[in-house]
Amino acid sequence: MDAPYLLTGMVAGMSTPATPATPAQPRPGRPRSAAADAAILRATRDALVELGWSKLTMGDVAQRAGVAKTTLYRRWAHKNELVVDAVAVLFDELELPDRGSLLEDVQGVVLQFAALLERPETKTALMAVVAESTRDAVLRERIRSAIVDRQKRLVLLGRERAQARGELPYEESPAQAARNADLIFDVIAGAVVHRALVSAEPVDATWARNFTALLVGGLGGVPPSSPAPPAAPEATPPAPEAQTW
Amino acid sequence: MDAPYLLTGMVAGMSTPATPATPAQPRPGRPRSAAADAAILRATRDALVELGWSKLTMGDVAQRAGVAKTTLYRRWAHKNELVVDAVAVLFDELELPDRGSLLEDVQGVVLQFAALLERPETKTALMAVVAESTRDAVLRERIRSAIVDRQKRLVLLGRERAQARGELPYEESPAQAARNADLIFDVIAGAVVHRALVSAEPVDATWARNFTALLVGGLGGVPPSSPAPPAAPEATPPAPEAQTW
DNA sequence: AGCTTTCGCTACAGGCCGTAGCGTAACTCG
DNA sequence: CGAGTTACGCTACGGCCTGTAGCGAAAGCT
Repeated sequence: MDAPYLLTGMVAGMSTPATPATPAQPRPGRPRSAAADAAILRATRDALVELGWSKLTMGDVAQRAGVAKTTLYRRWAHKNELVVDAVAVLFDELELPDRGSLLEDVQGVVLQFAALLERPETKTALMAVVAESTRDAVLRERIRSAIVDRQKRLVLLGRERAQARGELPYEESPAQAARNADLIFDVIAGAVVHRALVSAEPVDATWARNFTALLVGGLGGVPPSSPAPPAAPEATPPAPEAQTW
Repeated sequence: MDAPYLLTGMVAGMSTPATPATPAQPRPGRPRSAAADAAILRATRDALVELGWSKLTMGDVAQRAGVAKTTLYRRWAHKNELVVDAVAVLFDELELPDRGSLLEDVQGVVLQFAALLERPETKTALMAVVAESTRDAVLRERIRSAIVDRQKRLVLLGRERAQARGELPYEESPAQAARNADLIFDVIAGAVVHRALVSAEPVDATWARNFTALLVGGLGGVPPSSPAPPAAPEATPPAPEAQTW
């Protein structure tokens, strides 16, 4: 008699306890403590920083949050779901300021995403929950809605801007547009994740510039830019040669 | 008095027990059973298929391999190192047949890598060990030498071929070449991994075609190819329009 | 033979998971 | 205000997994 509500509570507004999706239809009984939610999620992030994914335990999180272990289990059935929600809010920080050109917008989003991946919480948690999700459809959907979609909106926004600027052609059909956006998203996010976590090398401004040049210009048009002067926070040169776009 | 040898045995030829790096310098005492090595690695893969990463236990693997648990711990100190070695051999299957053009070579490697990622062993194990490696430098190096380098050689080979064909320019310096290869590797592998595991959508021939077109032609030159007739195993059209390369 | 190392087996301490049961606290409705 | 309902903290527990220790036996070497 507990499961259905448990599910509702988790899927709906758990990721942002302050603003639940349903404006709290008054149910009988003592309401759940929103303060406990916040404390638990914060404690989870702290534990991730200190211990990493594999050594994080539910009992430890409960203790950090000043909450009974049973309270924790009333909200999250498993460690991986808890971690997804704890990390998801960090992805709200992602923004896409209009820097004037497609090239610079892509660079901006790459560096922002890289900065997010540099944080120890996300670094240790993201791949771990993705690995779990390969065997757990519910978790997979949770990741999609809580994390992936928050990133993807940046791609959609960037494409719209570029199309408005005339840098990219408009797609013929909405399905076509969705397919393209998905592809670009996988390429950008995948490259950054792979560089940062698998190759385990820094995603710095130089790499972001090279990657962006490759993405926009393609394999043939990539100008092997010189190592780039480290001191030069000016806007990057607006693309060396003439491109098709 | 056990650790140094343990380390040597693990780092050196553990991934390919049949052909150890050092041709078995005869040490006193009973030699380690190569059959046990093979049985353990095979049992690990089987357990990954059936249980996945998180539910795989050392005791279970030992039982499947018909080996005492202590024997297992004599070779591998931790579960993640065992899994890296067990999965690494699968990456030896990767090849790069010369299909005549850069475009088709890239498509080939994408589909091959995707097929590897579709296997339940790799799907559940790869991201898990990468996640662990963010907090374990030894494991990170093990992944690099056992898995990443085996993939990267395909990129190096593909670039050489394309340069010989005149499809790609030669780099000015070896450092430049290495940087470019690393970048391309992260883009290809990252995109495939992200599509398959994070977006959790199929990496089929259509996606491979679209991705390759994007990689080679760049964002501006991507021709939004029609959904592609499912029945048509012929060679893909040799690039729709003229490109800079 | 003697030496050395591995192997299989059993046993064990320690830790974590996830649940049950209890009394208490908080909130709603009549 | 009292009854009903739900959340909370606490304790305790069974079960599983980890990683190690100690033994006798096996398998190589000189």
